[in-house]
Amino acid sequence: MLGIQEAATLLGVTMRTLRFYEDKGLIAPHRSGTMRIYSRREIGRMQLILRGKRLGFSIREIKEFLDLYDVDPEHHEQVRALKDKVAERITDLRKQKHAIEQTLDELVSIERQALAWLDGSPIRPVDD
DNA sequence: CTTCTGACA
DNA sequence: TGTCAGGA
Repeated sequence: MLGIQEAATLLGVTMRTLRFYEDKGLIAPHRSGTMRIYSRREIGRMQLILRGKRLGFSIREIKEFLDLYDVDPEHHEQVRALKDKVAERITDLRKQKHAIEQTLDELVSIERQALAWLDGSPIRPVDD
């Protein structure tokens, strides 16, 4: 059982972050009076939350997944839901990747034109 | 001195 | 999320 400061340090986040996720309903630490107590469960859930965040999932998506973790002890729906979300995420990232590559090609093209112009022009636009 | 809630940036 | 206020 850890206090908020200890839990935050262990997880590599701030106390604010822990309170924030609690506010969003992703974790529900026990209370010792008004003080929050973080048990193994909250720590574990937080690690899953942080990983989900790293992978680009929204707090809502992470919450939905976590909620299933409680309702279905054997984790059947979870795996299926997770599979769909992951596939969705992969599709989304590939789409973004494509967009980035397109933008990159365009920028490189402009760069080439600019360099060509500088090489072929007797007088350059700026004097550096 | 640490934590809590709520508000604002 | 950071930070500050005002209490406990």
